[in-house]
Amino acid sequence: MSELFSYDIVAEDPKTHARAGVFHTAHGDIETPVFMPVGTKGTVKGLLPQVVEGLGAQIVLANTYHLSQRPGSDLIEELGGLHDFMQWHKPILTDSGGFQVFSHGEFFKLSNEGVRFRAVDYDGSWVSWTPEQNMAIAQQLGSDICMQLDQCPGYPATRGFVQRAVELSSMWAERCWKAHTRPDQALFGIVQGGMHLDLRLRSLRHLEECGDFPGYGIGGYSVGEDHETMFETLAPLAGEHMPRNKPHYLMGVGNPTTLVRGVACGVDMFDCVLPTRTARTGTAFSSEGRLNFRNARFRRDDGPIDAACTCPVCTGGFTRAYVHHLVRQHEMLGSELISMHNLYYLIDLMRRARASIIEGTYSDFVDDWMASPAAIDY
RNA sequence: GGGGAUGUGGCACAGCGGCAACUGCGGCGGACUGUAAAUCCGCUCCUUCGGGUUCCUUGGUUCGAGUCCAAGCAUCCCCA
Repeated sequence: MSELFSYDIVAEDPKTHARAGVFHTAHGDIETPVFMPVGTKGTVKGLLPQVVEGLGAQIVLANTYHLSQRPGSDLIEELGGLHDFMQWHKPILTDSGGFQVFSHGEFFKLSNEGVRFRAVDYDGSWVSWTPEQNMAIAQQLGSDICMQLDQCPGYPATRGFVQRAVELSSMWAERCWKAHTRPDQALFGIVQGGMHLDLRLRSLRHLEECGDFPGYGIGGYSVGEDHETMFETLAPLAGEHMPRNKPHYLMGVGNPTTLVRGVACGVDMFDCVLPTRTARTGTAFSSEGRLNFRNARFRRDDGPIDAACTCPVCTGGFTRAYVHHLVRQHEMLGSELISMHNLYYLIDLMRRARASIIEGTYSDFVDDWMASPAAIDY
């Protein structure tokens, strides 16, 4: 029942592909569907770990690439691993850094061995990675879930380019699978294939052939395509073709409406920088849609960020006028309060989705959501 | 009373003969999706979009003046 890295399906919605489950890791169980806050450099920006936990976060992300640059995986290993280093004792998922490499445009070179790229966000020096080296770093960090090294094509991209990315990612998946030995860490494969269902299925097939991955990432979405384009292939992929007994992790997504719809497609895990990044620039999710707290209309607004929200900020007496003031004055607390609110918003959304799936009423949940003002902006 | 300095768009500060006028702040709005992001991008004199009216004021020099000259007004500093 609670074997490490097993995924137990608790309930399935009768009318959609939504599932509620539990994924077991060395640092505790993860109840799905779940939203995972992003803490790239070993911190969810601006928030203490206990605050993140208090918001209901079950797992956070960190990034292999960034942490290998600074402060270095050797150092983190020496200091007892990433959990101790960042004082987060629940599960951690590390992304490989493949996304970073390929989102840096012209600053990378592929070879049979691996990838060579410039650490443009640090000192600009060239870094070489093989899938084996990438796994070695992830294992030093000691995350509970690590992602294979993959190639994430952008959008638009030619079919040929996407196909080559699938082939390379498949090859790397196999090498990652063979190189990965840490027993208390789960390695997830990543399905690529852009907006082509046949390539997606081919990618999935390759992964299933090369190893028994305990979970699957779905990469290469939310890279510039519109939402409907994504759902055209995501829905059949996650809903019908991906193995039922493994978690389906839609990487880098996203906004509240996409989460609600993604769950209906059979997605179990999400991560996104959107709640924390937009928070730092003054934008809050709300039941009224997105709110930009730099706007003058909040100057005298003595209500909470979202009257329908039960987060510590909205129930803590902090007014829109105060948040507006903090944001305008570039006070750190403004970023922090909205980050808390936004993270809670998505975490709680998934918690409510889960309850609804267990009740067997998720299709109503989706309908209600889509009819609400909260769905408008996305 | 004597000497020196300065007056530019909401504020601060550029500009040294071709200017609707640099830059910063402020103001208004937008973006943000496996974080190169407490960041980035617009707009910010009036306009019937042709143009119009500007750089303390008034004269003057010049094809042309925010920029040069004169006077006035105002402000600041130093010495009495």
